[in-house]
Amino acid sequence: MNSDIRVRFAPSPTGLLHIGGLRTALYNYLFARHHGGTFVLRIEDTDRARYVEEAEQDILESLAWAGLHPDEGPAVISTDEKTSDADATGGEAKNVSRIDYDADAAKGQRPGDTGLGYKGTFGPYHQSKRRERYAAFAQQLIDAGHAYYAYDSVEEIEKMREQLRTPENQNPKYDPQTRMQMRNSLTLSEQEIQELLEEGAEYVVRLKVPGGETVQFDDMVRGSVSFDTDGLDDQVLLKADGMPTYHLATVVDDHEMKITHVIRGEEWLSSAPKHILLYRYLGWEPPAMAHLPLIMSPGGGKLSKRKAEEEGIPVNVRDYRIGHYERDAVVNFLALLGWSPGDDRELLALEEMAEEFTLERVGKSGAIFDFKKLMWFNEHYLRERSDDELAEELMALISERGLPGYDSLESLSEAQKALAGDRKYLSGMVRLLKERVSRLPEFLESGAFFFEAPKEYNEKAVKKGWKDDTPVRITAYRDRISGLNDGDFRAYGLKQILTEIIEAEGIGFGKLMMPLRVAVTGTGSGPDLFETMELLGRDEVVHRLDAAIAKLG
RNA sequence: GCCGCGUUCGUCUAGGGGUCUAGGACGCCGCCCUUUCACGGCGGUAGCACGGGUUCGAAUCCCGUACGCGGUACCA
Repeated sequence: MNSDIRVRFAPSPTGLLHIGGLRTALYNYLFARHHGGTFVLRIEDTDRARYVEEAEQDILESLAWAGLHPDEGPAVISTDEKTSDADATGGEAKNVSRIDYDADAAKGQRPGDTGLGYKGTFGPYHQSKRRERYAAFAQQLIDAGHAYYAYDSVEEIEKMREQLRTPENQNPKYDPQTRMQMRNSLTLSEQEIQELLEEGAEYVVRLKVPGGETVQFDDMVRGSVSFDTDGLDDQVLLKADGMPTYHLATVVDDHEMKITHVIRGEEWLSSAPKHILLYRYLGWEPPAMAHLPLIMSPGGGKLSKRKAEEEGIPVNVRDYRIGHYERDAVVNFLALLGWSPGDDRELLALEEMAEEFTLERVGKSGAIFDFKKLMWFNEHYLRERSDDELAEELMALISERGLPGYDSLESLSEAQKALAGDRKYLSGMVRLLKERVSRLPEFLESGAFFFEAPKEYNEKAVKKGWKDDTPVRITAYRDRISGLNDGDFRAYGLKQILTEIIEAEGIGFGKLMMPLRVAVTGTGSGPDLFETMELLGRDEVVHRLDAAIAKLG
């Protein structure tokens, strides 16, 4: 299946990729895949002041992590093993033949480019590299009388706003009503303009919005939407620094890149009519538009960095990467935040989602980010993975960060290093802990006792289970198991021995079980104790029992 | 303030005039399983914002109100 459908994800490199941005990217990706179209990545770096050096790299890495590989756009710089096999859509092969290196990018002129290539033939995919185009179209608009030069300083504009501000009009606009009082090419004489130019005065180019018109368009999510042009302002098209604003740049690029469907967040709905006007004045056919509902914070309002942090919700995709969240879980969860396949299915692979995805099934109202549900997805996908695979990832995690309480691999003891490098041991640990952790790093926290004898014992568990006669019984158990051969130190046998002791003593199972658990793991809860002891091994278990008796008396 | 968009269980949603005494999932509660904690299984709790219409019949269509959200920059 193939089609001319082209969509784009066009983030601004003003910060780390936001989780909401990832959802927008995801919906674009799914739409493209569903229709056999093309998914374009474009970097909207027209704001010099807010440019963040590391942002673009983060965007590329985050998309790669999520498995949303653009068909066109700046090339991904580094992909680790996990992300390189992440593309299950088969889009990769198609792209290779299309790689078309952008000359400018190869020179590495801008920070953030680092000499990267681009793939795709509609580049460059950085707006900062397309300045001449915007200027040319701005000029075209001026020539046609749909735009004009404005020389007002920000102070002058602010002054106008203050003077005109009333309770009914709290935010006066630069618009058909006010523009004739301002300093622009509509109000100044030829000579005055000439003088300003000679002085080298700064200017912007503004869109001349018509008065008394209604701009109507059909949004693929919302249906018919209409705005009165009287509510629009004379949007700045070209800024004083020569850079275009979002509005001009996005319209020009979407047209030049042959974007057929603009799928973006609802925060853009209000500016859509300006874009429609621009398409009209430029003589272009506007693309279909779809404005997605916003992702909301549990406390209300758009999920912002601040709000999210207050709620304990990671907001940057990088946080999810670093936190070793399951990417399938994050993607699945995000997909369902505003979209549903129409039936009761909740667990969907990327390919399934692509198959089912349509904009008709996207909801209209904002969706609150439910972190608990995300964790449910995370647990699900975590448990779907094999013990060996998870063990492998844990091994990498440990060599990268050490263990909880230790800040690096170097700070670990030789014994710990040996365990951390033992695939079989790690895999066994994963098997025992898999059902009780939510995220990969938690294996190391919940399973701390697999790397180290307990330094302290959980107070509540001790109080509850460690009685005066406990040491005697633990000792009895210890003596029985210490005599076992390595090959006999197995869960089944260990349980047998315990059963024999409690029967001989005429006590309940838990009477010995609880203190034993405390002695071995330091806690009152956890995975099957006998399996745990088997994995730890005879010497270690005996050692721990001795230590517990010594410490707890 | 103005403009725009929205409103089904606490949350994500199914539902597009009768099949809805509104279905699923997360959460929460209970029971079962069980050496603990979990996993799992079973069951339960809980919702069509409100008011008018239209219609034989409305969660579904229309209008209004309320509430929420977005926009209102030489930011995207």
